[in-house]
Amino acid sequence: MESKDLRNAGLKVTLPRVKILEILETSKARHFSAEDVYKLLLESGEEIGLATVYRVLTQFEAAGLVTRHHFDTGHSVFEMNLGNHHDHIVCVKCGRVDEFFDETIEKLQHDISEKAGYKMTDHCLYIYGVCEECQKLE
Amino acid sequence: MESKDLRNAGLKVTLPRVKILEILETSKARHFSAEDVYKLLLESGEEIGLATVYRVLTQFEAAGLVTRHHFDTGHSVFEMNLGNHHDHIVCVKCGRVDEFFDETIEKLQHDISEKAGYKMTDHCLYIYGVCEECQKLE
DNA sequence: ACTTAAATGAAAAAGCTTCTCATTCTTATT
DNA sequence: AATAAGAATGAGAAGCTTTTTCATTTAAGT
Repeated sequence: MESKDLRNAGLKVTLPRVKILEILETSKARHFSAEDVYKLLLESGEEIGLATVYRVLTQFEAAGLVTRHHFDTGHSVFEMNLGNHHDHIVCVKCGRVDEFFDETIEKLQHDISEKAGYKMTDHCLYIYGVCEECQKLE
Repeated sequence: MESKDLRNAGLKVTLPRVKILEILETSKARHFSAEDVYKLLLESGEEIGLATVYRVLTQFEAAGLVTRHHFDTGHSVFEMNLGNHHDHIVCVKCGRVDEFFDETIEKLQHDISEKAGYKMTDHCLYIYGVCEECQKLE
């Protein structure tokens, strides 16, 4: 029922938007560059322009459907909002992204906030490194 | 004694590198885009090409003299490394920034990287919240 | 000073992303 | 269903930041 999501977001139900939402929801990957989405669309037989992909992803971000990440890879990466919090570990060589969740770190952040007099609302943690594959290539 | 720093980094002591290091060390600001550095150089009467600024900043990063941040502004921001690693806690109301360092979080990040097969090179942690002052105003 | 390898500047090129504008499509209304 | 009005799209141009190229200049050791 993607069209519902689109309507709720105040967006007209157009083929590009439906298809892009479909890609984001059904692909195994979780993180997509605009280029990734564009290529997946081509693979599935949809001739949707790259400019439209950028436009739609930006609209989805504004509508809260996706989150845009600024990893150290030089380009934006988009991720569907599924509600389950997690942090990211990013390969600085190939751009691969893995997710992790650490209870202790989460708790420590609250402790730190409290000690600093802050009421914590959010956080953002990226670990950067070289992934297994890229280490082999060195 | 900037020339010492450059030599230690394995870099020839050239006028552009000395001047750029000077800018980074003596300006009040803490974060600089390449363009910022370029303009400050012009203001101080140095005609140094933008390409050189980029090259030098990249070399400084490789040498560990500066850190490159990727904010959501669309361009890189550079910051002098003052040796003391710390993370940031940012007030979402007034923009106040405090620094903190937590040994346990640092260690956990290494553990997580290892478990994920990554060789960790860096990390980036921001906590967002409402600071003491701003809580009073609510 | 001299030599050699490295650094620089200017301009071109390279990525990623946004903008322009003519055409097409969605949606609300007959 | 047909229509009208406005929004969305596609293709290419343009915009920005950053990197590369290459001829020229400069630093550092002999």
